[in-house]
Amino acid sequence: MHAVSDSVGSDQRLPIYQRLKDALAERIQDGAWKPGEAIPAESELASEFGVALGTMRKAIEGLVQQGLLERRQGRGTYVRRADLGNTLFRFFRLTGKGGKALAPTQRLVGRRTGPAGRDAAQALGLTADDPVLWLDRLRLVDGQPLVIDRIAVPLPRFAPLASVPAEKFEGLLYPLYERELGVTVARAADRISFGRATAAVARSLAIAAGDPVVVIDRTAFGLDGGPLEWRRSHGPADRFSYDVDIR
Amino acid sequence: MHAVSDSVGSDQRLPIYQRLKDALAERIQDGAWKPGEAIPAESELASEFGVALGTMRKAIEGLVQQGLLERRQGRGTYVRRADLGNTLFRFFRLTGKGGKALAPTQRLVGRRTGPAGRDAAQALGLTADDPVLWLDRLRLVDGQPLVIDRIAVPLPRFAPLASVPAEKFEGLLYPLYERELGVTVARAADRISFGRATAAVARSLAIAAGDPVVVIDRTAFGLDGGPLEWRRSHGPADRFSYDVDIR
DNA sequence: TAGTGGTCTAGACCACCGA
DNA sequence: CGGTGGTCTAGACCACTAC
Repeated sequence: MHAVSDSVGSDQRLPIYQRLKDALAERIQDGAWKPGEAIPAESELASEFGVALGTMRKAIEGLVQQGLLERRQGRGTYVRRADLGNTLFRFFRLTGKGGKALAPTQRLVGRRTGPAGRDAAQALGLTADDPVLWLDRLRLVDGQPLVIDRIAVPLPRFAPLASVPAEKFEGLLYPLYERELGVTVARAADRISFGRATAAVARSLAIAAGDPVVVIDRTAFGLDGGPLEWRRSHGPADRFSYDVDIR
Repeated sequence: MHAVSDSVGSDQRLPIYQRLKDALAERIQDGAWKPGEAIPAESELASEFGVALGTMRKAIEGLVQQGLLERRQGRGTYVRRADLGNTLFRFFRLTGKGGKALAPTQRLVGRRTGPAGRDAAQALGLTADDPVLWLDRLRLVDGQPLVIDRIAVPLPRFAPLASVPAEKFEGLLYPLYERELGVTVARAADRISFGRATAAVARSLAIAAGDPVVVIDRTAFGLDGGPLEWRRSHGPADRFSYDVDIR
């Protein structure tokens, strides 16, 4: 049993449940509790930290709210497996003719190392000269190109990806990061704007240069809140659609 | 004192705090508690409903989470004044040259009654022939047209707006609904897509017909969850920018 | 100083789940 | 059946706000 007051890094003036949240979150970030796994029972944690059950519940409740944990009635509390879903379904109209099933696929069409450049550097907290691994990925629906991604990941850390066989990129990318590097994406920030297709983008998407395209800039963050990946995605503007619910 | 079990419309099998939430929400919808006003103290409500303080707190907590209430430490709990903000700032880049202050204004440029038509009817739960009040509103920034809104509100209910002087539309619309009709907008759902400017839209926005535009369809809902207003907004695509945070 | 919401405790019983 | 989270109670003290 180690009382909460033992926690070193925490400000003693903070409420106990806040310090508990920090302590629990730390165990997830450290990998002591892995995504998909169950954490100890509330009662066990409460006595371990020397607090009342209700206080521990409030701490866990907060982490559930933040999306780090997931409760399952009668079974336990689990570390949430980040599932940021598929950008395709999030941002594009994917209604097949007559409600046919759609088959989204993705293919690695380019991979090289180089300097980060201004945008990626700013998002990743690097300087423009720092080396990153650039991935070009094409996403298709029903065999038609729909989105072209240009992805930057910082190089010391993501170096193993440079030698991963291209076929392994045919699934989703974030699970790949987790399998190959043990890196977990917890959050992402997207910025949607609008532009015209450059020659290169037009070639990838099989449209004409200058055609309207939607531009989605995304920065993905890890469990510790630090940036992991930056990407700029282009897709045909006329197939774009996004729903927002306000308050 | 009236016990929770007295509540008629609620399913007795539901947890007490859920039924409390319903009961409190009803008071807001009925106008017994008005936006901006403080509700009775937690302790008072707890004894009124014959439940423990913690249970009442959990109910209130839920309504705060849903955005219906707002707690202010040491002062009280207040009915939240819906502030859906300004679409201009939500969806458009509004950076003045050299960080100059921007002056968004809005002007009513059209008002007539007519049939709802397919889109508005579907959003408002009407049939296409039902009469609605159509409002055309132009929003400008620094004197430049930025967004043109075409707004539909159901006619029996919003009839008084037909005779409100045009100058009164120079402020925000939702507060106007509240002042003139006692109607509160609690929530809105937006759908963003891209298209090309029609001749009419192009004329309003001082751009060329066929130029790329962003199309924002919005349905606004009242405190009871029913649809109140439907609008379709157009703005120049190249000035559009929207940020999304995922998980 | 009085009243509000914010935190915390220590218990109780219930509903759900898997073995 | 035993263990888990879900609900509920009845207190206590603290921190903030207004007067």
